[in-house]
This record gives sequence, C-alpha cells and structure tokens, in this order.
Amino acid sequence: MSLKLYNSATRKKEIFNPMEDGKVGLYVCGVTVYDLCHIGHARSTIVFDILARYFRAKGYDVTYVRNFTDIDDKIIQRANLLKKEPKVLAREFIDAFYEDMGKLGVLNADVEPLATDHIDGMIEMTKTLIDRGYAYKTEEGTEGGDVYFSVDSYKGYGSLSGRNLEDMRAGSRVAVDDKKRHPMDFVLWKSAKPGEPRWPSPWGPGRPGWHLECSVMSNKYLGPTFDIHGGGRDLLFPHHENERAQSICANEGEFARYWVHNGFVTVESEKMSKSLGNFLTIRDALKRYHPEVLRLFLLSKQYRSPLDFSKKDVEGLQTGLVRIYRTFQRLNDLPGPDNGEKVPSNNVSDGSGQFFEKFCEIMDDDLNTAGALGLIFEKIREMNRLMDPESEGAISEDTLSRLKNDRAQILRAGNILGLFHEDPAEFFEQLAGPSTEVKNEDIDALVGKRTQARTAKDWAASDAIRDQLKEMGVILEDGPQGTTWRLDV
RNA sequence: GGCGGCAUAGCCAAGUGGCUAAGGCAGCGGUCUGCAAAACCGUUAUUCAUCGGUUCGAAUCCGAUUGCCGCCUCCA
Repeated sequence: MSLKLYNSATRKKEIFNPMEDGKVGLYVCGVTVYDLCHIGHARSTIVFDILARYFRAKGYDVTYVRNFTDIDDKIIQRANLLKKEPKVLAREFIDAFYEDMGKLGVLNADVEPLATDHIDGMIEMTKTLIDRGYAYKTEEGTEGGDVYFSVDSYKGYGSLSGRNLEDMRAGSRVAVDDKKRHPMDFVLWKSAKPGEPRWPSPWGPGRPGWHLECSVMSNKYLGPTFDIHGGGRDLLFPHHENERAQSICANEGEFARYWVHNGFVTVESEKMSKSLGNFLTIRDALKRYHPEVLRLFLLSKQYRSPLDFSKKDVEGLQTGLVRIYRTFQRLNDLPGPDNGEKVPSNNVSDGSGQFFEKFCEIMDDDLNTAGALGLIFEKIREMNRLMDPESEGAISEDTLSRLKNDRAQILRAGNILGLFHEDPAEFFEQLAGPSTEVKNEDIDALVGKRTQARTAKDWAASDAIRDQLKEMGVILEDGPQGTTWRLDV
C-alpha cells in the first residue's frame, strides 16, 4: 500500500518514501494573480488538492504550501492598464481564485504565502548567493543594474529538466543581454523603473525575480530539503530548474525530492491563448457545467497526460455523473427495513468491503483517477443490479446493509476525489438550471390527471399529458409504487 | 536546431511482459412497461499507428517509419 509517483527529475515512477515517517511536505506553485483562473489552473489545483487529500486519507501528516505570486511584470502591466495599484489588483484576483476554486471543491492549503510578504527573505537569499559567488550585480557601484544568478557557477544546472547549457545556447531564442555573463543567467533582483513598485535593498530599490519567492517560501515553511514539489508541466523549465539551482546553492539542501508535474488542458484541441479567443475561465465553464461535472471531467484522464476540453466529452461525463446520482437517489428512496440507520463497518463478509481497498490500490499507481472512476462505475452498476426488483418484491435486510456499505465506501472515495458531495435532488435541480420554472403543484396536478387517465386506460390522454410535461422539462417514470417525476437533465 | 511526451473501438479513456484488452458516452438487440422513462442483461477492438526485432509469450521491452503535441520566451 505505498504510493508510486512519477518523478519528473528521474523520469520514472518511484515509490514515495517521505523524509520523515508519516509526514509529507508538499510545495505547489500557485498562480500569478493578474487575471481570472482558467480551466488549466483548475486542473493543476485539483490534482494537488487530491494528492494532499489522498495523503491525509492514508494517515500522513501533510504540510501543503501553495503560494500566490502577487508581484511580477504582468501584474504591474495589467495594473497600469486598469489604473490600479498592483497590490489592489492582486488582492482582487486572489479573492477570485478562492471563489472559483472553492466552487470546484478545492480545499485551502495549510500555508498560502504571498511573495510580497517575503521580500526580506528574498533579499537575504540574494545576498547569500552573491557572497558565495553564485550571483553578480551588473552596473556595479550604481543604484541601477540587476542581480543575476550565474548558471555557469552551478554544475548541476539543467539536470532537473534534462538539458545542458550548450544545447540551449545553440538553438536559443533567448534574447542576448550584454549585461549577462551567460545568456541563461536569470534575474534575482530587478532594479525598479520609475513608477514601478519597489522595495529597498543593498542593490538599490527594486523587486525580486520571479523564481526567488518559491525558493524562499519553500525553505521557510518546509526547509532546505522537502518531499514534493509540484506545478504545471510548463514550470519545469525554466522556473523549477532555476528555483532548484538557487535553492541548492543558497540553502545547501537537496531541495525537492520528488517533482510532480501535471499535463496541460487544451480547448477543442487547441492550446488556450488569448489571441485564439479560446481562453476558458473557470467562471465561464461554471456557467455551462455543474462544478462536479467539471471536476469529474478533469479527473477523467491521468494527470500527466494532456487533456482536451471538448463540449461533447464533458457532456458525456455529465451523463455518467447523472447515473451515479440517480443511483444515490434510488438508494435514498428505497424504503427497505429500518435497521437503525447505522452505517456498517468496512469489513463485510460478502467481500464488498474491499471496494475502498481496491480504490486505493489504483490511486497508489501515480494517482490513477481515471482508473479509479472505472471502479466506481462498476460498483454503481452492481448496486443498481441489487436494487432492481427480483422476483420477490422487498429487498432483504442483508442486501440493504450491503448497499449502504457500498455507498459509504463510494462516498469515502468521493471524499478523496472531491466528488459526490451534493444531495441527489439538489444536484438534478442545479443541472436543470433556471430554465425550468415549473411549479411543483402544477406538475402534481398534471400527474394526477394522467393517473386517472391511465386507470381508465385512456392511453391517448395519458401520453398527451406525458408529452406536455416533457415539453416543460419534466420526465415521468411509472413504477410499481405509482408515477414519479424528475427534471430532464 | 535541442529536449521530452503521445498514438488502444464511432468518441473519451484505463491497462505497460502471460487469465476472456477496465470503465464512460453513443449505437443496436433484449428484460421490465399499456407504450415510455429509468435500471439491468447482451452486443459493438481476434486486436492496441505502421514495419521489423527481443522473448516460450508483447498493446506492454528495443529499433526504424509515419502522424500529432508540449517545452526551450511569460504561462498551470
């Protein structure tokens, strides 16, 4: 029962062994808050949300750190455009992050540090790097000029992302900057231009380079060596490579022991970009789909593979989720014998207690959420089979107890995946949306009329009413206990 | 130019050396129903891009070919 994770640094799946027994330190690069989050941010945030939940479910004491980058060129640019203070702009989008991710069921991390709260630490780290000969200042002796990390000074540079400096130099698109000693040198401290946010430093007023915050904050909250560092695939280079280089040189630790990177989301087979106009924000996606539909969709493929967001596929998953909730509703409606509503424990003689165990086995293989969903759907079908009327009418107490046990285990898995938290009736109402504004009394009246017609075997009248209700978005189901209705979703 | 990834049914997607290649959506046939709906049962890949190789045995390992995609510049 040990978790295997694909480690980007070694390009292999490895058994996860924590540094300290029973504890996990997890650092994930959060978002730069200059705009609304899109569906790709959602995937990344949900993947690590589930990783943290899963570790907790396995009994680990998790310290999950997820930062906000609240100072950077794009924020300054956007703030200027909107004539706002960068700090104010950043705050707005941090609030938006919580709102959107909250709707998607993302839990807060244990520590959610801001870059601007750690400027002192970044200045300290820059000093250390200069003192140790890993960094240099341009335009020495002036108030201008920037501080760069020297990639030539650290022999391990490039090992994380599997590159070497020669290759990068060869086909490089990096703009050559005469002030740099090597084209790949990256900025640690950037001197402020007029009107830009600034903090005092030994090298004049300025602001930190963007890789530095993660090095400082991970060190502060998790130490110079910690278990897992995560983020989007695109952060592997240069962000994580640079972070790692400066952290190892300054803090003398190993830095992250496992690197976990999630794959990208494309929209209708195209990479999201503002110029293509296919930049799908979480907000826009939530206008079309229920949060759990979105979440389920983002989990329908292994987290490392690219995922294409297409209307057709999301709607297919929605139909599947409806079936799951219908099963829950069916179980809720089941009269069954009253056994005091105690949820049976996990170990049931018929073996159904093994569901959660199997779920964990699958999840242990590099968080195989897609495989885990397959298991859930299998269990749903089995539960429906048990609830289908047999030759006898009533469901036995044994069967009911087994069903309740199954449901408890599916919900337990759902707790890790962040799914199945809705009440079935409410879920269907939310899916039907505001388009359905039919009054319950009106429906009941029509159903009553139809029942009369059916008793009289007036099938034409009965079917006419059924069609009328269908027009109104109501689907009828005639069962042995009479007619029930539900919203068409 | 450098580095990396992917290719499994109509669509989406697990499986990565050996039982009948999960699961979802869609379709078709059936059970149930007055007819439906829902649910269930059956069915839809003798085959995993193509060609070679390794092996008693490969979708799974190796090589080549083709086709997609990502990173190398801010990006989850």
